[in-house]
Amino acid sequence: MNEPVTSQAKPYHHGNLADAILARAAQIIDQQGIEALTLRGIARDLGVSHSAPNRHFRNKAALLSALATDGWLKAHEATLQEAAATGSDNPHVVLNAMGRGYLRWALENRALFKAIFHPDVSRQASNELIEANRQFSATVRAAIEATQRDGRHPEVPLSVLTLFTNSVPMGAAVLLMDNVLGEELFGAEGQVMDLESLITQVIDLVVPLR
Amino acid sequence: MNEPVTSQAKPYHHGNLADAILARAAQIIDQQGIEALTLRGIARDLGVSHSAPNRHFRNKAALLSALATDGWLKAHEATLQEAAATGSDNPHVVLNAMGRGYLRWALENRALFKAIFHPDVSRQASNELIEANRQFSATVRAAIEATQRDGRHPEVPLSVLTLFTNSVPMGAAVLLMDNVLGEELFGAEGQVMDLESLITQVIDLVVPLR
DNA sequence: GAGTTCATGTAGACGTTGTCAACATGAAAG
DNA sequence: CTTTCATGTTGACAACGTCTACATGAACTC
Repeated sequence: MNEPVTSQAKPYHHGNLADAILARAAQIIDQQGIEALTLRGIARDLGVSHSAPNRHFRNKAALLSALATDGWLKAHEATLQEAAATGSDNPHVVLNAMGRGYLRWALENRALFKAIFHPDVSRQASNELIEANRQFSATVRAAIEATQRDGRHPEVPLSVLTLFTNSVPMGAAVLLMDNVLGEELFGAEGQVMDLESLITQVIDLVVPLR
Repeated sequence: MNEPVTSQAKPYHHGNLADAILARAAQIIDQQGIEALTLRGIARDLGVSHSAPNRHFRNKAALLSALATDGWLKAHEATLQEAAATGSDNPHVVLNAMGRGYLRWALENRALFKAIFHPDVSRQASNELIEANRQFSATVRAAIEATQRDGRHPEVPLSVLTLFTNSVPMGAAVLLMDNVLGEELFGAEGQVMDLESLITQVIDLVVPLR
């Protein structure tokens, strides 16, 4: 319209709108909370029309689902990487590292973590999401199984041990993220505890190294 | 209007609309998920005008906040009651029972539990909500402290032990509720495990009785 | 008992959102 | 060069949360 032709008019096509939407969505969740996430808001922020996002995501739940799928993949990566970094094949050392990797990842990637456990997501999960979740769970389960063969709670059914082992990093992430425990947690001893130290110690309680 | 005068016309005032709204809200969360909760929908279901709920709750977040507050109170009750039922003053027995009471309560009161951890709630918490949460946390913390004095992980900072102990029932509730672990959990041994037994065993791992 | 008060409910409006259908654009394929 | 088709736009619609002005009637006052 009244744009100077000489200046670079923004192109009709965005280039990589889908990824830009995902990135902006994660940013909004981090900064303003997941409840502040709107498709139209994202579109505004990216300078596209209000219904452009619909070309890339069937609906809002599909966007969250894509974030969650990405989240499971990244969590899987972070978990495996931390395990590999130990250079050990001791099942207890490996699983311990995985727990740390997962918990640290969750605290450093709040948006994706929140997407994973958002009610809209679990209700109608896409096949990709289910598959990503399944792969993560399978990896963790195998590692848990190995610790049990290595002498960890041999008397307990594997399903119970799995639930227990998953609950700690997952629950700790939620409790820390939402600050549910409040002052009950930090400053209890009169001083703020180092986060990395907190992670290490809480994981050591689930998967002791000896 | 065209209502027969003889039949009992519904009264202008509802009687106890606030409680009815809370009850219907919990029902909707249980049956259709928290994302299906709308103020107008509740009003329709209760046969009142679309903005009647606003007389009782400043906004939608306030309704969720009221549910969450109720949730903390009920969770506190359930926890204390299970502890009292043991008739024991052994700190380990007491805390173990509290964990069971909390986890069972969460699984039996999904709506309130989900309200507690809903993002809209934690973001702008009312004073009552914070107080209810604080009281629950204080009770649990005291019980945890007692177990530590009784010899449970004496080398670990209390804040770490608190995080660990809270994480398990809380995380287990989320994982079981959303079925995140999928078939990884149930049917692993080729048979579905009794839920009550699962609860007992997973809590025994956090707070062993000896 | 008549009049007043005020919590409670209603009616209507407004801006925002998610989603759909019809149309526009331009990069890539032929 | 023409056609195709993924990608983006425009306009519309219903539903939602929330606000304001108004209606009702239970409870209190005199």
